[in-house]
Amino acid sequence: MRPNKRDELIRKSLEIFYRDGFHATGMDKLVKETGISKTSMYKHFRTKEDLILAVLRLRDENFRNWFYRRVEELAEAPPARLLAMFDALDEWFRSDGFRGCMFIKASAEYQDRGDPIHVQSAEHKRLLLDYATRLATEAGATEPASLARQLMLLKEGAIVIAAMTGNLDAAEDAKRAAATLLLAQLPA
Amino acid sequence: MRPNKRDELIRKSLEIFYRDGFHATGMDKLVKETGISKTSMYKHFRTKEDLILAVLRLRDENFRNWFYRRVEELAEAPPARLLAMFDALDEWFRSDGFRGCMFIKASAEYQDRGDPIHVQSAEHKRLLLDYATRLATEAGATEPASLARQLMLLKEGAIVIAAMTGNLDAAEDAKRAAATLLLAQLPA
DNA sequence: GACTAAACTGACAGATCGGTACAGTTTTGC
DNA sequence: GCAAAACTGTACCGATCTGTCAGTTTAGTC
Repeated sequence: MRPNKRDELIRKSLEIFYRDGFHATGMDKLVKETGISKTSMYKHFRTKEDLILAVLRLRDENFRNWFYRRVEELAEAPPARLLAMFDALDEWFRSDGFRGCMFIKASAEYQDRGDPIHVQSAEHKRLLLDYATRLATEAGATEPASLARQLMLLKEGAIVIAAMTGNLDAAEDAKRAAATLLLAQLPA
Repeated sequence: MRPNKRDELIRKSLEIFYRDGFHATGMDKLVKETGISKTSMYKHFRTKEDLILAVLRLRDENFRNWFYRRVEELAEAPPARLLAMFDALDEWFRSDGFRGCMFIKASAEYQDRGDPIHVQSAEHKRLLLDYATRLATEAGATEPASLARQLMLLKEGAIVIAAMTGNLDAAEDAKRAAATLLLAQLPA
């Protein structure tokens, strides 16, 4: 089983699911738009759900890799990196094809907290919270976990507002709020 | 055309759409669960979309009425009311059947910003931002619009995190962050 | 009790849903 | 050059999708 076609299917499906949603994307549409036959799809994935889970795994990997790298390029010291998260967010909002957070959308369509798709989406958020907590610890926050959770609230809020209202300056607002929080919760 | 049945249809449909999602709820399920015939439904609403729009109108009315009332019960002075928003949020998260924000979910399923469902969902967020801006102005904030936007980011973030991860303490985190912002951005 | 209008039932379109079966073609490794 | 693996297109399954239609029951009013 050569991984080429399989990876290509996941990559292309990601774009389509991200653009059109999960329930709104049928397997026949995937056949048409990816050019991959339905037989092949069902040889690689037993169900549509399995395909979606693979898509979410790729998305998680791509997004976190990009985000971590970008944050570390934009700033050196941990406190500055906490702020740089919102600069990276800003770049994402203004990039072509921005359509909000795929995991928020996935968990909105598969609401049951026992649903594998929901579980995996929540896991993505947990990993990003862990990252922020690590940064907050390195930055010397008195309560790093609490600070990280607060910053993540700003991040999620900015994503939702940017996607819903089209206000791409949401990251800027979030950054200003984050700066205020850092000023109050980091030792001078 | 007695409005009873129509209102009953909207009310019951709201619960089902909120619980199961929009695409995942077919008209046949609505027939089964509401006990109202399909013919009657299509006499009141030309399409499923029209029904969804009516549901969202009711949800907007109910939610904003409840939220405003609760905030005003919980605190008297405008600065305290800005904080009380997060106490109301906390009550909502812990209430039975909490399933996140219906408008975030609606805009996640109907992503095109031209889609009437998306437009109406965004309008709900705009109205709540207006309310927060009014409170921030009354509280004497130097930049009421900016402060209100920041507080709304915390609110949306808390809703998303509570719904996705089941962490119901999200409102508490948001309140702590909000308190920090108020301390910095309101005149002593 | 007759008349009217609303709300009902149930069957039925036509399309699409996720998923399968089958027969034939291309690609791959050796 | 040959066999195995991976692919393709097409036709199909039963279920479900939104929406329609003819015919019947229900309810209120004179």
